[in-house]
Amino acid sequence: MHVPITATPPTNSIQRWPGTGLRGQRLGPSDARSHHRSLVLQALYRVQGLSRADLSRDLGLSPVTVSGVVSDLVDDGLVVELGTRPTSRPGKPATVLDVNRDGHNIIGLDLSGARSFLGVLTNLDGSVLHRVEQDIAGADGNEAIVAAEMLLAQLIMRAQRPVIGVGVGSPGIVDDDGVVRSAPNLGWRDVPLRARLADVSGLPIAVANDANAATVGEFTFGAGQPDMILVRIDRGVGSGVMIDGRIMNGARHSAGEIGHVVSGADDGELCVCGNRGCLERWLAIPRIEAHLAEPEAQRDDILREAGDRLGTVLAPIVSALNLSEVVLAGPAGYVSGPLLAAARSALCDRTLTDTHGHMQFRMTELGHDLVVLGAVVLVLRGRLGVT
Amino acid sequence: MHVPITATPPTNSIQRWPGTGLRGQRLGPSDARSHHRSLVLQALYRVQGLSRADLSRDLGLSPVTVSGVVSDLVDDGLVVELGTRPTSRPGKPATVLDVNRDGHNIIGLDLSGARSFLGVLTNLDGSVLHRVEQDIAGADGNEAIVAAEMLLAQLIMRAQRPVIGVGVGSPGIVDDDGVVRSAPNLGWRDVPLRARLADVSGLPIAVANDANAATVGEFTFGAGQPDMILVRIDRGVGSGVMIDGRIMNGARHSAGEIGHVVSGADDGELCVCGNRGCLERWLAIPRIEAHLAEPEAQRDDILREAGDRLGTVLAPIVSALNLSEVVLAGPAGYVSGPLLAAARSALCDRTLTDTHGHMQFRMTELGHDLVVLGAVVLVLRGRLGVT
DNA sequence: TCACATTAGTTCAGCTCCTAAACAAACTAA
DNA sequence: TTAGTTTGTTTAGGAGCTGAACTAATGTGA
Repeated sequence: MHVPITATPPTNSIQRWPGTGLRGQRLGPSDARSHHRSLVLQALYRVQGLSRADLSRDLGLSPVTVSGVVSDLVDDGLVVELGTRPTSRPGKPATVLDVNRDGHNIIGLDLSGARSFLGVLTNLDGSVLHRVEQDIAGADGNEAIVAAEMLLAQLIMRAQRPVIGVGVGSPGIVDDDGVVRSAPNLGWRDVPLRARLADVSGLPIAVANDANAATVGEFTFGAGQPDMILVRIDRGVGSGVMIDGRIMNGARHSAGEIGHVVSGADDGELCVCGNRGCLERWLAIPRIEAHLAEPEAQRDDILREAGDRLGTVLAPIVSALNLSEVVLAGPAGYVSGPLLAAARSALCDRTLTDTHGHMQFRMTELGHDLVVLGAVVLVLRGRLGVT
Repeated sequence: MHVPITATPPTNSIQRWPGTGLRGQRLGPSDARSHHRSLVLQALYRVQGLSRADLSRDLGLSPVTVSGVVSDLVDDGLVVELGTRPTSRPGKPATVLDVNRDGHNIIGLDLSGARSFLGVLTNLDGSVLHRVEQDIAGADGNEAIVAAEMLLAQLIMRAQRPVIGVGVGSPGIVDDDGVVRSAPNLGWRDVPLRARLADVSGLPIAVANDANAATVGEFTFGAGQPDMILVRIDRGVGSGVMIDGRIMNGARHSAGEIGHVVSGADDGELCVCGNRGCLERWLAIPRIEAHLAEPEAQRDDILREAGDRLGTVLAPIVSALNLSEVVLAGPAGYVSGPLLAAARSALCDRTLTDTHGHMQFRMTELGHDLVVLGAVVLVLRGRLGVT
């Protein structure tokens, strides 16, 4: 099941510096090779109809290097030749290459659902071949872990091709070792999710926070730009911050946690966190629904108020990082109308034109599959270096 | 004057992808070498009294690689042997190495002063050997460029050792090519500062925004942590955002520009940018002084109000990026007392304990030399890979 | 005192991967 | 048919890494 794929980004052993926090990262000849593998795969993945000569020109690699790398990739079953390209110009016709999109499978899991876990089996393209939704009503703690393991087992059985890895979007705070440090909704503390899933499957596992997974998903399969923030509005409010194509994790793995930032000066409702006026008190879907259920509730006013609070919180972030895009994800019925418009408006009112002039502010188009597709992208990134 | 130093971080030719924004970055054997040079220099720079064997163990490089790299560095005059280390254990005593701190000079320029440019000549340690302050009262446009060129010329003449590079902290927006896109205070638009200074000096030039230079300065010569924001409070308000030791530049080179984020809900004073309630209207030193000059002004209230506004703007940024440190730089008389306390307090009130619990919030200890020392660090980073 | 263990650092053979240049293959156009 | 163009491979040479053997310098203990 587990094929040897060495095209990981150049990450060798990482040593800690005694006392200081310095890291040393060795770089050998084989790191160059795997880096070049990633470049080639990335290029073939994003642009159709490239030949070895195209790759050589566009990547700046020598023809012989490209030939060698492509040869390795073909041997590994990751790249296929599609035949010669018809041409009107003189010269030998080029052999068109492509990622062998159906030659391997990827599994993605979304553990962020309130009532169920979602899992998909895809090809390298992210095309969904099979989908499983597993009810987890009320399950938490170890039950929830077992549910995830069973979901994974079901998907592995459906795989017709070698599975190159499993990506997981989990709620809560996830560290670099794939340990879920804290996920209150599932009753998880320090759950070694990567290790557990690796043990039962023998496959490479990549775990990330659900909002971060959604962000890489939007970047790769949506229209996402490399400097963006994606805000998930759901039971809670979370976000993923991407800068120059890289997800920010933060000093303590809590980057993106903006749900409990206090928005505005008026005190507002008391939040479970103990503060008053947290963003979630206006923006989380259960809160919006509660407000809308009040007698004489003005739907648009409530949604606008929520959007305004969001825009107010986003303004400093977008300014400080000079982001080029804000993407919202959540139930379109609530999020995409007055809420989004008010958020955009508040953000623009509170920042320089220079900051928001070239900025996009939009909904995701990936819908419910955003996180699970993001989980698939985690595998593409980690195993193939493709983003 | 210009010595060949090849220990730049692995950055070869960078190709653009046609259409898409993908980059390809070739990696050759010599990139590995220069990467290892940087690792070794970095280690020797930060930790005193290391031997080749220590480097090999701590960096995970083989002894022969370390010996080769060190040999190159000694040949280049960047590293010296200090003699054998007295030891009580058996075995051949180790030869202690050190960066040849007095063997080369670095020049740093700070062009952010309201009335003068500041320049320093330092050794590799950042110890200031010579300092020049040049009055620029009223100069702008080309005059200001010429003033910077003359300042540089004076410092070059004072150098007793080869100058490995010149770092510049400039106000305004600086792009990756060292072009100052826009610096209103100096009347600059699209000034190719790196090219101009390189032409007159023949030296490698590194240009960065002043707040960004200050941030790397704080990181290397202050107690700065790798995930921090540094806020400069001066004529205006600017900041530098560092994540995992890297400065964020933003999609359009404007990261850190938080001076014109609107803080709070009450409209506040009209700002030059056209909005009401910009952070600068409370926090910039001229505004603070104007408020303090009002009859019956309550000094502490005014400073607290300013700090409160700052904390309000910082809260979303610190949460979204999970930063571990906020550093303020500016006139201590105004910034270090109630203002800082109020900012810290507002930030903590508006974020989760999880976010601010492990966070530092403090003044810089580098005083007026912060930017100019940061400019020196730009050279250490760019030329030696030392951070 | 002298063999022995220990630690530091170098030399040497072999490997991977890169580059540059020559070469082979396949096509168009005159 | 021949020249020119473009694609892709082969070959020779070089840089840099690794592992093993080796030299060097010191303390330990019989």
